[in-house]
Amino acid sequence: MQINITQLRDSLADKGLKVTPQRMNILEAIYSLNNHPTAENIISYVREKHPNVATGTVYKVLDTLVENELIKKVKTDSDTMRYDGIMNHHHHLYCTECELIEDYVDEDLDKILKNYFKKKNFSGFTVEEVVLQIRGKFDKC
Amino acid sequence: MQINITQLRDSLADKGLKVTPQRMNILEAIYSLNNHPTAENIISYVREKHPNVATGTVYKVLDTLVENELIKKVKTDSDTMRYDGIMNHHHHLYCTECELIEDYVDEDLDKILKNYFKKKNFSGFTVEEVVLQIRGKFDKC
DNA sequence: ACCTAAATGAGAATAATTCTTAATAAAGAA
DNA sequence: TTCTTTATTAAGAATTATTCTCATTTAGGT
Repeated sequence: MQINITQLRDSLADKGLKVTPQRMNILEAIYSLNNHPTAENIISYVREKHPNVATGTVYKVLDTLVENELIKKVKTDSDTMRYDGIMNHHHHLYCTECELIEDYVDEDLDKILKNYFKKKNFSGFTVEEVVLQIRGKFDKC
Repeated sequence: MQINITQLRDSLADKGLKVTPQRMNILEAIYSLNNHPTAENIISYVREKHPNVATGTVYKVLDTLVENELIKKVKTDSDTMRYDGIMNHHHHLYCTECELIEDYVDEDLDKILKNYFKKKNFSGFTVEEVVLQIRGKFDKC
């Protein structure tokens, strides 16, 4: 990731959030850990350098970051929540064999979907966002 | 739901599963409770008539039913798993205001997506199923 | 009716997350 | 810079959803 300290700091400040070391570390962890880390993954990473960060703090900070649209939550079939630092609209590839979740960006597809739903015009429901869960198998699995 | 006892019994037997009252009750609960009940919802429903069904049994039966493709798990953004008795391929409308998840069946859309992904031909990944999470707002909310 | 493997009940155990409270620290004001 | 206010954090207890263990029961074939 080519995110630097100043950018992290600004992304917090721009949302009117206090810039604390914990928040900085957690943001950095999410950008450094590739592929949708769990809270657990993030806690381990942060504790390598800052062993006394409390579990509750990490969860609280993650919630705050999600609320302020600095990161996203990703739900999986298992029971643990995972987090995603990429805020551009994207879909997810779920492998049925392994735990890997890969991001999938496809603007053409998004255009097609947007058109489709515009034409469709649900009665009683306004579409805001469409995210695809693409299930399948990586060849290597 | 227009599912009768005999149909429930057969759906279990066809999969080679023993037909137990617990399994029958749980299946019936899922079909009767509209809109993607949680395990909790199912437990309450079943216990109205059969107060001594164990929590663990319900979870075990739900797993068995999912494994045998008699029901599906539905992922939500919150931390509780929900279940779905409709096995035809379908998508979900998620309301950002309320807890309701509505099924959405659209064969035209499925055709479009199928074609799109056939042409696209990911390298290194074989698509098996595409499910849309359609987020938005019901007008009534 | 009998046998055997599979299913269940009861409740303890675990895992992930949330809550509580006192102590600490960030950011603006003086 | 120092002070003040208020949000944030550490620590660990509490909660919630789910899984596990094991003794007992039961479905379904014989």
